[in-house]
Amino acid sequence: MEEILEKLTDAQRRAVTHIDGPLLVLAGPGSGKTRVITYRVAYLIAKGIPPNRILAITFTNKAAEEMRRRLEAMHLPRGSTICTFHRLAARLLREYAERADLSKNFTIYDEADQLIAMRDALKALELDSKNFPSGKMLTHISNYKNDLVTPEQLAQLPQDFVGGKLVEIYRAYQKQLEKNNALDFDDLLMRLALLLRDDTELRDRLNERYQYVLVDEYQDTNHCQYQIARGLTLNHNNLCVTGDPDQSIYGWRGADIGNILAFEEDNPEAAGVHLEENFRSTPEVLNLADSLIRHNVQRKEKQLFTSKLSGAMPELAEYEDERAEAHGAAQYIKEKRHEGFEYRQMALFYRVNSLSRVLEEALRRERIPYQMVRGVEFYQRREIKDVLAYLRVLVNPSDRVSLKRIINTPARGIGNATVKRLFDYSENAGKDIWQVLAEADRLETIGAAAKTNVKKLVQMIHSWQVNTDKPVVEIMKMVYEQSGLKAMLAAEKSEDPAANVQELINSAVDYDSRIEKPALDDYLQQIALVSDADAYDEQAGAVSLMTLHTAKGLEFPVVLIVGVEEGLIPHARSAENEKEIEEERRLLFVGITRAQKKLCLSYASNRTFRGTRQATIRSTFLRGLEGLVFRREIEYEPDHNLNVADDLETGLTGNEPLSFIRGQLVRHSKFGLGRIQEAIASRDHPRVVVRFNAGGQKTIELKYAKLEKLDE
DNA sequence: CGAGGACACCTTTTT
DNA sequence: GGTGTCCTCG
Ligand SMILES: Nc1ncnc2c1ncn2[C@@H]1O[C@H](COP(=O)(O)OP(=O)(O)OP(=O)(O)O)[C@@H](O)[C@H]1O
Repeated sequence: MEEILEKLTDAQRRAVTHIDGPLLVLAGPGSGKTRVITYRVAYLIAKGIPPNRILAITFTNKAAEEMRRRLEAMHLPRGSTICTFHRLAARLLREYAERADLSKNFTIYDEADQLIAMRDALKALELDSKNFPSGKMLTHISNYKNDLVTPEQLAQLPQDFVGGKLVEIYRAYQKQLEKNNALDFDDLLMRLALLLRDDTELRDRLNERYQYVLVDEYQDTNHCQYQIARGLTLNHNNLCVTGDPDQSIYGWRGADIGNILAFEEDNPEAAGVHLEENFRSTPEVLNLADSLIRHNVQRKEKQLFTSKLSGAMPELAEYEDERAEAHGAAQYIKEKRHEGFEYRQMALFYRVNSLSRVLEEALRRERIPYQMVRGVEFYQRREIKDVLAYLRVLVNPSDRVSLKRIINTPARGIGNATVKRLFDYSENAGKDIWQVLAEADRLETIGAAAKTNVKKLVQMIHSWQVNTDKPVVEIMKMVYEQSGLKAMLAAEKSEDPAANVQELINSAVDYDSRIEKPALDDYLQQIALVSDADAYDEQAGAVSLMTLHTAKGLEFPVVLIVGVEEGLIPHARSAENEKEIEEERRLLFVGITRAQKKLCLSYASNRTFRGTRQATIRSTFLRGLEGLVFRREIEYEPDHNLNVADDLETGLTGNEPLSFIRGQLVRHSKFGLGRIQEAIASRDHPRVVVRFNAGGQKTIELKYAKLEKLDE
């Protein structure tokens, strides 16, 4: 117990030792909020509270894992529930499926599945996907769900034409999910919140089970999540939340700083603790961060000091374009490596994922090891989704989205026309799709070959279904091999897909050994809820690349933030109003405050975006930043106007690009006079970028276009 | 039936 | 640069 409290400041200790009643910890970055949550759990256990009566909610699975690891290091008994809101919801909804009016084997739909379900819903309503784009519809519905608005409630509200349609779409979409025995991410939260609201007996029981509830990163909870936290603690009010309003970056998915106000209103007796010492960053980094966040009008000022020693000034670097920026980032990393930092201590952040590509290329070129912190991406790959779709069908035969995916993957002679006929028939006759498949023999519209193929598939699936209580790996391997997927991937040109499936199989081995009661349905639900940050491996010995959003909660001695430009941060699509811009500013704030020692921001004067190169403007956020110094002259390669494309592995054989130097006056047959901006040597596509006098900048393929060099 | 090509459309951030 | 959709051809 002493040991626990020893490592805390007075303020932290006050928060940790506060046992009963609501507690609100509001504090700036690096002040130890997460530590308070972890130590508070430890303290409660040390005080004799049974571990399984404690529930701690984290923002990512990775954070949960980390917290569990720390508690274990303190040699405390295990058994506390530490997970994300989504994981908790999935678990409780499974446990209390009947009361929630669900079947236990529900599938959790990811974004791609949701899109398909939405398209099906729109088709059923005979709505044109042009006027009602699926993605946008899903965003609206997601917002409603996060606010706990059901289709019925929505219908009560006065609606214009589009609004009225939205009610219908919301209903139809839910009907699709229901038919598939599926829940989307928001459903998980909403169903649990509603269950806690309506089923008072269960609520009491869960209040009993979770005597103490703690929520980290509270500033990014949405209404629905708050209702869950509140519902779980209604009887005892032992709810402790920590957060930083300046780090709220998920407003776009319903997170509401208003929840902090709600917490105070709902718990007027709540104790409040402020933590004012930052244990992470140098004063230089903190000053910079403060000079940025000060510009937000809608905010309460907070004190934050550090006793860390003064360090290097944060730097700002300007580059000609994104390639130069990526190269500069690689140089910066090498420089820090020389100064003695390890690769794993460095991170590169960007606003949008698309910026990572050029960075990866540069790092590869410089042989710098890196890891992409993007856990979800893996599970979105075609070959992975294929394998998982088979497993999903085994667990939840109603999942037609998955069934449609696998019915002819690999191709087994059940073509699109057949599939459509089968599903249409099931729809129109009101018969279960499996019944239709079983009776396909008798359907006149189905070709003879297709009939046998359907029969074979159904038999195969049945043969697997009796085996679903085996370890997950075994089922996975069996399905992968017997379905023909393995053969299909083996025949492909690229070996990556097969290797990816192998990785999936390995992760299943890991799952089977890690979990007490491994089960296929549980495995699938776990996988559906991975977060991007989960891919972060602190031991990897590699530089970490991730979005600013993913960086939340992490810390690195060396941090680089690239693309600090108008349109990127603040993002063009988040610049509608001051509120959005303030969130963008917070996002940059989060990025900056991840840095412990060294920080470098950069921007490129030109950036190629969807194929066209455009001049950029540096971010307005850079204005009024204090204590940022220009990075000293960037060492360009001697031939800095020569970029090397990927396909060029050996020496330069192409004659053309090299003969063009920057600033050379040229004439193009169609676009007229212009000047070379950049020359790109490449085996297959030697090209130059020309800024034409008539306006505009174009990339000219030297293979196809004749450029005439002119003397001045 | 199915493979492959042409074309449009969208890519901000994520559980 | 990816993906869904429509078309053609074998
Ligand atoms: N009392 C303390 N003594 C020494 N180090 C501490 C103390 N409290 C926190 N730290 C360290 O400070 C760093 C930041 O702590 P933590 O991640 O808990 O802060 P946070 O407030 O959750 O940060 P953020 O909100 O920026 O994610 C961690 O490395 C942590 O170990």
